[in-house]
Amino acid sequence: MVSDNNTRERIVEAADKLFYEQGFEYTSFAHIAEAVEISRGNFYYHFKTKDDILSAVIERRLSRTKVLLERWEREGANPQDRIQSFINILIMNSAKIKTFGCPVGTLCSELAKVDHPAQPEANALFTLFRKWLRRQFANLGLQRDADALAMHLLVQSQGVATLASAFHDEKFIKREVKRMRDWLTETTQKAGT
Amino acid sequence: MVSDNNTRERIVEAADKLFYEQGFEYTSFAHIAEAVEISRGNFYYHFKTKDDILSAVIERRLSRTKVLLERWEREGANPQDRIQSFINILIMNSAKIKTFGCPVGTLCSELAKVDHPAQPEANALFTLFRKWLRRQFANLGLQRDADALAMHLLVQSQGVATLASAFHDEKFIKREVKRMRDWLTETTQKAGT
DNA sequence: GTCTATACCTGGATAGAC
DNA sequence: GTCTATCCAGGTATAGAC
Repeated sequence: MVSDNNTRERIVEAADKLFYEQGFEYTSFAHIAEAVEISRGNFYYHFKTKDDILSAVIERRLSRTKVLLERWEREGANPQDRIQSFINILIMNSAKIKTFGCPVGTLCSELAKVDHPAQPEANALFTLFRKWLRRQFANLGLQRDADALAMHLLVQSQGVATLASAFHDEKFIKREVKRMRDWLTETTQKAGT
Repeated sequence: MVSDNNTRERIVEAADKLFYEQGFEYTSFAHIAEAVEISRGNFYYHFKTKDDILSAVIERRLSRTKVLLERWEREGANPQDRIQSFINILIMNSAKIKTFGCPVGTLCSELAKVDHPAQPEANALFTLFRKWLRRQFANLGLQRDADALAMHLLVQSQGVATLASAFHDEKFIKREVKRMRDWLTETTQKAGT
């Protein structure tokens, strides 16, 4: 059949979803094979090891994140607006977050525990958001604290995701997001002087 | 031999450590057996299944946490002081946190993903802190927001732990803890009026 | 490129000697 | 109580037919 590496993409897509929803360790080839509806053997034509799939999954997430950040950059009227877009993902994805947590945070946590070689690749996901947020805060006139502010927002979103998934509580996300928005408005006003 | 269920305790202790440092899924009986220096077979005299060990580990953590909270209650001069004790664990345990994350948060995350039956038991750890913090805020005269403030502190600590372990950055913990302390002072002052 | 068959290992768990 | 021996399911990975 004319494969045009479509299967490869389908494998990565399914693995992405399963690694998020079940964790990397827990997810087996059998799980992925079933989702893609291919045999376990076929797998190894596309990937040599499970770690190779992980790398491909992270690659995929990185490139998709870049696209997302570029969209926010284009569509936001100003830095404050753009930072709002970031905060909003907690609401947009609240259903999945309350069940599985944050895809970035939970992956990095899992990899940190087993000291997995793919840690730097996964952390690059955080760095993507960090740098993007930092630039937004800098454009707001807050150059000096830009990085600390960016990290602070990441802290909030990670904490919210962790607790929301522990308690399986979506309303809690809403409440904490409101607090984050207030914090942003406050921070922006200080910058306006 | 006069076993006086010492071995059982040693198993739970070793499992506690390994579940924290490697994750529950990843940790095998072989790992624990090696740490305790007993044979794999002996295990099943003390525990029927791996999930039973998990339950015992959570029990252990719950009772130790209670002791800790009681100590903070006794030793703190006032509610603000006691809440400070909570914030301080991030500093006290920063070395472990930067490597393995928060023992409570990472366990709950892992169990949430696989929808493990022990989730409620593990979440009770969060609830222990939540209720204790809530009482402190209430005693500060902030009855109305006490729960939200307690959750907000949990959010901070979870976020800090997640990012610290992703970036393996201890200094970052120090910076965010300072921010938390400032927040607490600010919040306390508002209550003082 | 995809399949089936299979090798090999490690996981959790059991039986029974001591 | 602790051990050794062993079972069986499931994991990753390979070989080779189609």
